[in-house]
Amino acid sequence: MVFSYDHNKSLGYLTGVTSRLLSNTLAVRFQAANIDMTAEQWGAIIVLLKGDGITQGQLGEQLCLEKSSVSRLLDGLERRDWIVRTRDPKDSRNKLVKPTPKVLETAERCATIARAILEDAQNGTTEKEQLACQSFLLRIMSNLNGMSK
Amino acid sequence: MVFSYDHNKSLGYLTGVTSRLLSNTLAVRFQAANIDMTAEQWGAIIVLLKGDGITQGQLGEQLCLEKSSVSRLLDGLERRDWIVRTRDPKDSRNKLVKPTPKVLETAERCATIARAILEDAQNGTTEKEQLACQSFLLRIMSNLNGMSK
DNA sequence: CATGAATGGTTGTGTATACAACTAAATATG
DNA sequence: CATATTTAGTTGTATACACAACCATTCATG
Repeated sequence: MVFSYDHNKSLGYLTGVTSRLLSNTLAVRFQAANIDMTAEQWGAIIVLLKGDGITQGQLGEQLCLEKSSVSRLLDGLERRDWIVRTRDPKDSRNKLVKPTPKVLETAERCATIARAILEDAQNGTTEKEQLACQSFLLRIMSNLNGMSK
Repeated sequence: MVFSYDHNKSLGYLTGVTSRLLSNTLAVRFQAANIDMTAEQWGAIIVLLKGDGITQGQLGEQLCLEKSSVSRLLDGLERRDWIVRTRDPKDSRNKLVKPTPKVLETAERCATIARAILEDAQNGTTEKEQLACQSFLLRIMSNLNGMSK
């Protein structure tokens, strides 16, 4: 063996799997509730719901996503009529993104589903542990920030 | 506001971003070292390197991946000549996956790069915090396991 | 004010992933 | 033993994401 490494305890593995499990679970529950929205789309909607009419760039900033990823995430949301994009009259390079009325009717149900999943996911953990993990991951994120370019 | 939710502290957001940052950083460093391998491919190689000749199903088990995802991950590794797939003579439904000699020449460098990134990522955190996060995420994973189907 | 640089989005291309439908091979059962 | 069921992988299709190349608009500067 050229190296020893327990992939099961690696941070990349743990965060990747946890993230996927959360996304998949949310997607399944949304589907079951007849809500045609993915977990990632819901993540964007959360940001859009506070701050009415932000640019795609600002959204990407909030979500830590490249502009091309934002563009395509919004394509999906637009196609499903969850958001509208309008040219910013003050700077027509910008597009202002707003949730549609349809979102306002659905967001409460989405939030309830998401909260329930988090509840289940964190079952048996203490708030202290949750906060510790939070700040640990934030530290990692800040340490890695910019290192991939 | 129909609900209150701080997406920046949400577990889904934190794990997703951390996971992506780690993958992207590793990919960039591999490229810089002229190693034509992605972070996810490296994750598979780690598993393959211990346990010579496992099936795709076993690999998927280890990586928490669907069989279709394993299939395509291996397509990429095969195309780059990092692995070979052979029919299992004992049960020809199985394919046995093995790293190529090329991997043996490269794995040590990959591991060094990966360790360096983890080092940087965890800068300023204690081992206690690292272990706490580990077991927290493992708990989440076990709680969510199976919930998406 | 005209041209060059910076900014905001989109599109091309490639990888990662899931689910469903399919194929081939092994196993179980009447 | 023949057929039905289960199991292992592959392929179709869709979303998520990154990077690079591109287009349009705005801004800066001579």
